[in-house]
Amino acid sequence: MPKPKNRTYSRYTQDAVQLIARLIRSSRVERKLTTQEVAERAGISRGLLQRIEKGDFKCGIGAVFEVATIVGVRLFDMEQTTLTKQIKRLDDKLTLLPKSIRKKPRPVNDDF
Amino acid sequence: MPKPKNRTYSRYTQDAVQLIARLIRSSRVERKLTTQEVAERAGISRGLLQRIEKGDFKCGIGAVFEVATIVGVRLFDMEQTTLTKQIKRLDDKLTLLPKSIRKKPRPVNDDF
DNA sequence: ATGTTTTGATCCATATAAAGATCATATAAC
DNA sequence: GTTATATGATCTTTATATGGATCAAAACAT
Repeated sequence: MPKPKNRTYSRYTQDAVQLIARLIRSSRVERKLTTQEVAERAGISRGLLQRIEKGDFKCGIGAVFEVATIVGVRLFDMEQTTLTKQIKRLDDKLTLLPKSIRKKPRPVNDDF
Repeated sequence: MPKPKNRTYSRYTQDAVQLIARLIRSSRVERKLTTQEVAERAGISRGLLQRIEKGDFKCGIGAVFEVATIVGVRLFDMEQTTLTKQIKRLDDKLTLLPKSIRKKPRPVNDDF
């Protein structure tokens, strides 16, 4: 990782991550679950849960979503079935779309 | 990190992550953006973008959301203002809720 | 007020996420 | 068909995310 990569995030990304963090925490507290308890159920450390509830950008998306699921926060409020269908639908759509993008714009031949 | 932590994810988490991945890829292709292009704009490597579009659970949530934003995928379809308000609302809610959870159930005194 | 538990903040050790380079293949444009 | 470029896969290196332990302060219950 040669370059320390000083990342920046758009305002929208920042807010979205923050919102998830708050949703998780308030949901956890409402359901009276301790950090310890949720961390165990999610299979992560208490420390990581703290970072997630603080809105740390570097936490793995899988861990964040798993915690969200455990405390009852749904990013997509659909039935499991619908969720699966959506995935399938996008897969089909993708088979139609081009497999790669071409950037070289054909030099417009407009002399005729 | 003593234990290699063989993580498991709930079905919902798996599907949610997969859905985001597909949404990102199809949106990118529809908008005719190359992986190179999007990676650069997001400030990440092409390799990471590939993992994101494949639905890798370990990718940082910040990176995933940033890419989503760039290709036009909104996890929360709200105005920026509303987004901020929601965060504020949850903050207020949290100040009311208890600061910590008590698990020790008072030993029910039902002998009377 | 006292006692107990949760939380938040550190610190350390290590597994690993991510960058960067490279190569082969697929695919689009001509 | 040919050519050029985008993609996918792999490898190496390095920064860092995470787990685990510990401690002090906060907050709840009695």
